[in-house]
Amino acid sequence: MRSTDDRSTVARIRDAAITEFAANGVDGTGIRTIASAAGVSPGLVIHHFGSKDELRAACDEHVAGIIRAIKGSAMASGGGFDVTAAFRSVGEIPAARYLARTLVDGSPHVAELVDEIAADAVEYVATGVATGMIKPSQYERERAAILTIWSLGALVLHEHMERLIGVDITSDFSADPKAASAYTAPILEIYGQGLLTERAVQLFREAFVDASTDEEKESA
Amino acid sequence: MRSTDDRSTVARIRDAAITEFAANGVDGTGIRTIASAAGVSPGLVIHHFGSKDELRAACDEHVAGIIRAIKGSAMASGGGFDVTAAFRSVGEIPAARYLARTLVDGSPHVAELVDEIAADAVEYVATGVATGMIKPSQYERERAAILTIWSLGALVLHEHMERLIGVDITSDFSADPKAASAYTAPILEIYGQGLLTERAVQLFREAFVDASTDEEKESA
DNA sequence: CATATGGTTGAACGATCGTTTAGTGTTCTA
DNA sequence: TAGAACACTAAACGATCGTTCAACCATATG
Repeated sequence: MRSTDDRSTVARIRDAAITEFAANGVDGTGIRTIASAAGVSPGLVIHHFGSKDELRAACDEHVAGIIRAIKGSAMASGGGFDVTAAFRSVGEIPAARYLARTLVDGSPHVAELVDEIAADAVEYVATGVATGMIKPSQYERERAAILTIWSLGALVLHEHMERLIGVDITSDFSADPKAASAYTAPILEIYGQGLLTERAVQLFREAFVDASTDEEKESA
Repeated sequence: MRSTDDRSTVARIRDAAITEFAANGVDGTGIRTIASAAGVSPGLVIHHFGSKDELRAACDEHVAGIIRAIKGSAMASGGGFDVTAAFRSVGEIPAARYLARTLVDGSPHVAELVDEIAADAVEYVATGVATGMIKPSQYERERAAILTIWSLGALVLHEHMERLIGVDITSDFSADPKAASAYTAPILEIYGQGLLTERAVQLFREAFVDASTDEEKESA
């Protein structure tokens, strides 16, 4: 029937669902839309997956599997805690866009996945500290979590980011590496030299940190 | 009729819509849900706002108005480019949660608002550089945009952030300031001392920035 | 050849959605 | 005080949603 598509029908439906869910959200996408995108009837979608919820769960698990497969190699490739870099390096753009959408809807699968990514970030940062690439922190776990959130947050807000600086981090950077530096260069600058002057740090520390935690004054 | 609610019916419907949209998303919230939350009939919602789209637009403009009203005072209060701090300082939690949800759905109003916030961040950072609080950058506009995205991204992913480090940035920090430092302290650390060592910066710069932009080698 | 099995379809069902309509009070106004 | 204007409700409409069902066709098995 279908000419140049060696994927199984189930896989074709699942991939179509991932793309449509990513583009219009889970609630904004009907079974009929997914079915026609996959070139099948709406009934067949239910027949293979049972229900829309189970289809969504299957999508969750599939992109989770992709991410887990990527994560290991991403560590080596230098991407580090930047999940988006991992996506681009493997070319799994639909999975990235799907994750960007579903991160806000709050499915248990995605929460679990975020926890894994954050745990990996802790590990990655720790080896970075050990090899002298990353400065040590008083709050290793929290810092890794925040770096993870920043990375994922940029992924979620990729449309705004593209509008602001012209870089879509869900696209392949190798297509236009010069434009991509508008994203990577300032981040490298912040992570390198920091953002605040010493005077500002002292002022902020007095205002926020010391005001709430007293016992950490001496340990600094 | 309604005992202790001096708000007008229109305002009550609008506020109920903001809360419900924030909790379950625009697509996930029906007119009937909003109506019963506001204590009115579904027909009245349409009668006052014309359609669900126009109701959503009214919610957009209302929270946009709140944010614009906050922004000025936020600059002075030290929050700076961290929009979430501005929300907390004024106690507009529903507006914060609404923004967190709608940032991903991509309405024109929200995009416009993000552009304004980013423009304000450029301005704020510029005065910070002028007063010696913030280090200057080669990429002022892009850096301000990224700081804005990080801040908004953390807002969008506040549920994950809470699960990871136990701080809900859409809640009032003054309720538990000690817990809040799990969020503010590591950020202050990153913004103060940076994240990467000089060796790592050089390695990354060679790999990413210089590989794409050649003419900026000498200007550094 | 007969028959079972599984992929697949098209039509339909009930629920829910946004919206419309007719109608009921209530309030302001001439 | 008559009447227009307004806030508001209950009911229903058409569309769309997720889902079900009966039937079809292919292939494999006896």
